[in-house]
Formats: sequence, structure tokens, C-alpha cells
Amino acid sequence: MDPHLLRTYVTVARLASFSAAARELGYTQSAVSQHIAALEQDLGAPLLTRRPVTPTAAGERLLEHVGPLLLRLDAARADVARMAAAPAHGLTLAATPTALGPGILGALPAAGVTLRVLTRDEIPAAVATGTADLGLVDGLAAPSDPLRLPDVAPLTTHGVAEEPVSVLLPAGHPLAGRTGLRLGDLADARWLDAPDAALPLAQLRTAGGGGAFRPSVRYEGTDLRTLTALTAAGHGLTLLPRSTATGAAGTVAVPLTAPRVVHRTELLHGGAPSGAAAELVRRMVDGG
Amino acid sequence: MDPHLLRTYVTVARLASFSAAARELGYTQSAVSQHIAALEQDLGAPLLTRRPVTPTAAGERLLEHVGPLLLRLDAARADVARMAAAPAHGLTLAATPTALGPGILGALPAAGVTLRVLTRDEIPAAVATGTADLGLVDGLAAPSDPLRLPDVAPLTTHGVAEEPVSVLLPAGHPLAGRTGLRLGDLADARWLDAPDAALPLAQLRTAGGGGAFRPSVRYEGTDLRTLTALTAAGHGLTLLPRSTATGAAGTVAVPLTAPRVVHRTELLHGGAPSGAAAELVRRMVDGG
DNA sequence: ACGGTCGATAAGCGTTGCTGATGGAGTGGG
DNA sequence: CCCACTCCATCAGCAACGCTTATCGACCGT
Repeated sequence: MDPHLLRTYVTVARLASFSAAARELGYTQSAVSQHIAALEQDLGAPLLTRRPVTPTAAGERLLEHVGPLLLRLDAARADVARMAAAPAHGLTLAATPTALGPGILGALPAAGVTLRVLTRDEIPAAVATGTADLGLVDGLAAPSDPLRLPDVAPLTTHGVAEEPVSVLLPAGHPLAGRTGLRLGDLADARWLDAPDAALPLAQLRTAGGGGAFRPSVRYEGTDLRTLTALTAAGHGLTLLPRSTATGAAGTVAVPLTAPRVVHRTELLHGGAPSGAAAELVRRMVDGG
Repeated sequence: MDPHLLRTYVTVARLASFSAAARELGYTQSAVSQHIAALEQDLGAPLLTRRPVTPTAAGERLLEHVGPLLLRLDAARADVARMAAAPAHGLTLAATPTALGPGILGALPAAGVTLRVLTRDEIPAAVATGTADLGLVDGLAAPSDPLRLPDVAPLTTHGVAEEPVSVLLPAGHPLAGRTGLRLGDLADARWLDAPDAALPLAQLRTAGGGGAFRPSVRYEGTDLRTLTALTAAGHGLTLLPRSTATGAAGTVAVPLTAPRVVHRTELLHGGAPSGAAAELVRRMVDGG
């Protein structure tokens, strides 16, 4: 169970080819073949079918483990290296688009920060592996409940903001005049499925809402502007934190009253934030 | 970052001795020394101070990673091996004491089951590494919310039971006559700290309650009988699921009305439960 | 039928990683 | 105060591992 063997295993599985994996990893085809053979002998079960190269049932199970495993390994290496390396000057902050509300943006220093917009799942990984110094993740949660984050590594989290959630409707929508909406009122509505830009509907199901949603258009970008435009054009409703929902052209933001969930933003960092990062953490946590 | 190196690193750190670790691992002292040297060179930072042998700051960070890492590695190996191995006849079920309520016990088959009582943290690990075929974990959660489990491996969870939570008071307690109690009413009470037997108070804080608790006696066993006896003797209050709280001699169980949390039990299993385990899963999930 | 590609296997060889021995450093006892 | 003991680091030697090169059988398209 050498990490090297696991790494070649995942590349072989991904490329569905021993030779291609060898090329990508800088090995010989023979070496890759021996790697896989060694793994299969070690685990006592065939992992791949040859010709075509496809994971077996056991191989599929292994694949589910290896990703997080290698991630954690990288995280450990990065975490230790961070303590030895000289503190870098630049500070990179990974965040989801909806986490960057006005309150957060106001707390940023005037210069020296690199913002990197990532998926919710990518942010803990980026912080753990040192790709980013700090992370901002947001999501839906019961009031004062922490978010459920994948624990790829021992990360420290601080809640930095909580605000109400709004439903974004096109201006002419029959419910646009309401002062508040229950999710039950919207059982038959069509929702935009935009996991990287809006708040993911799937979180609502775990956070207490029930029932199945009917997604219409799926939007895989991270631009809030086009997202609100899609809603304005009638392609579906969107769930957004109130501050980012209000004021979008052609839309109306109505507070969500039930289930009682809030949009929560959390700041994430590894063990020992260096100078500039530590200062930013202090400012954000104290401020919020 | 060979797993072997990591394994010797943790043993050295645990035993605070190169030679002792070598003895335990079946290596020479020289080999252990070289392992640590290799790790330190690979990571670019000293991990241990010698004489006395103590983790450095970087070493401490590494230690936090290595435990889960090796656990996941074992889990992956066990998971794959499980698919190749012949299905065992015996079925072992790991559970917390409070998870074994009457409803659960009734669903067990008449014979062929080994029950193993473990800590909440140990159960996911046991299921992941194949030490147990199935796991039953319980805890406090908002109604219909899933529990927060450490994700040591991709495990499947099914909610199997939810029931109200009761506060266990000694029979003569001033609040014993109440029909319901708010946590606020008990702000000044003394609580038994029994993380392995009762419901851990710490979970309440994340589940919505606030404030600090004043633990009195700490009980590290898993026997509910002595736990209720401790409460009856006035050593502190205990939080228990209603069905296990009622009827204990010398105590009164009063429902907890606020915060609105329930005692939730979840069934855990790995990817491919074998015959007997699969049947038990089906029965429990359908029944609940 | 035949070149081309793919993965498995054998042989050769450099490197790794172990053992055993030795040395310097700190420690406790006589 | 010195000696014996323990601890970890280091060195030399050797076996085993892991890579490459080379070759083979199987499959595919032409």
C-alpha cells in the first residue's frame, strides 16, 4: 500500500490504460504493470480488468478510498512544510462566490491578497494542501450550527458571518410580492441547479427541509451575475444569501422563513497561519 | 512518506524512545533511526528532539495527521479484502450502550451475533477496518438531522431510531416533579461526565444549546447501571434516551423540552455487507 | 494475413533499506 | 570521580527491492 502504488493505480484507472499512465507518470509501461500486480497481490484481489482496463468491484471500492487518502497525505506534508518554510508575503484566500459578501470583502486588507474562487469541496482541500492560506466556505445550516465540512485534515474553523437566506424570483413571478416564503410554498417551483455559484439545494434536505426538488437548468459556472440573469429570464429560482440576492436586475429577493436556516460563512485555516494570514483571521473573527 | 515510516514515527513518538519502538516493531534500532532521519529529510524539518525524545512543533502537526491517515489506510485494505474474502458466518455489531435500546435489541436475530460495546469514536473506525460488520452510533441531533460522524472512510449510514431525550434526576431532586425541563432550568446543575456511557454533553453545545456545563464526577465505563446509580446517589445529572432512562431505581426521568433535540441512532456499514449483515440492515432499516 | 498496440513476463542492474558493529553523549552507582 | 550502562547516530556490508530494457502473446483494424 505504498502511496506510489496508489498513485499509479488511480492514474491507470482514470486513463483506463497502463501505457498512458506510464507516460503520464514518467515510468515504463512495465513498471506500471508491476505496480498494479504488486497492489493486487498485496490486497489479494484483482483490482482491474484488462482489455478493456476497468476497475473491478474491489477496485471501485479502493478508488473511493484513495482520493481522500492521497489528499490527506499531501495535507500532512504541506502542513509540516508550512512550519519550516519562511512565511510567504502574498496571502491567498480561497472562497466560494456566495461567501464573499460585503461584510467579508470589507475586512480584506487593501493589497497583497489573492482571491481564488473554488468549489465548496475544493476549499478544504486547498487549505489543507497549502494551495491557499485561508478558506471561506459557506452553506446552509440551522442557526448557530456549524457547517458540515469534509474533514480532509485537522483544520480550524471560525464562524464569521450568518445572515438570512432569500429566494430569488423573476420580477413577474406570482409570489414576488410576498414578504416571506416557506419552502412548502415552492414545492412545485423549478429551481436552478447551480452547485458552484448558488447555495446547493441538496443541503436543504439535510438541514431539515424535505421533499424532492425539480432542477431545471444546471449552471456550472461561478458567476453570480449570469446566475441572477438566468433567474430573471425565468429559468428557475435560486437560493442566495440575502445580501447578495438583493438588487439584482429583473429579480425580487424574498426571505425564506421556513425551514429556519441561515446562510453561514466560516473561515478555515490550517494549524499555524503565518503573519499576514493570522492577522486577517484575527480581524475577521473579532469583527464578526 | 512511506506508511512504514509513518508507522515507526508514531511508535517512536508514543514510546518516546527509538530503541523501544524498534523492539516493538521488530526492527533494529539503527533502522528506526534511519526511518526518522528519512522522514525528517523528506519533510525538510526536524520532527523529534532527541534526548529526551519529544515531538517538535512540526512533529506535533504530523502526529495529528498520521492517526487518521493510517486508519484510512487500514480501512481501504479491509474494504477491498472484504470483497474478496468468503463471507464469514458470525456477525459482529459494534454499538454504544445507549444505542442498544429496546427497539434495536428486538430486531436482532436470535443467534449468531456478537455485540461489542465501543466508544462513539471507535465505532466508525471498527466498521471501516472490518473489526465489526455493522455499527450502531447514537447521539443528539436536531429532529431528522443526521449525526455528525468522523468520516474515516466512505461508510453508509441509515437512521434507524429517533426518540426523545430525558434528563435523569435523583428521586429527591427539587425538579423531579416536573413534566418537562428546559436546559436553561438546569444551568446551575452538576452533570455527570460520562462520554462513553451517557449522551455527551459536548454535543448539546453544537446542537443548539449554549453555555458551559459544570461536570462533576467523570465516569469512564460503559455500564448504564452504575451510571444511573451514580445519578441516584446525587453525583450529578445524566442525559439519556427516554427508553433507557425510565425505570432506573432511585431516579426520575424528565423529558428535555428545550433545545429541541432528539436521540438519534444510526446504523453504519461499509460498502458491501455480506449475507447475514445485509439481512440485518434490511430488517432494521425497514422496521425503523 | 499483417503491422500496430496493449499488457504480461523475464533478465539485468542500480539503489534502497535492512542488519551488525562502532562511536559519542548523557546518566546513575559505587 | 570514574566506570558501566543506555541511548541515538553513523558506517560498512549485503540482500532485496524496483526500475529499465527486451521479448512475448493477445487483440484490433486494415
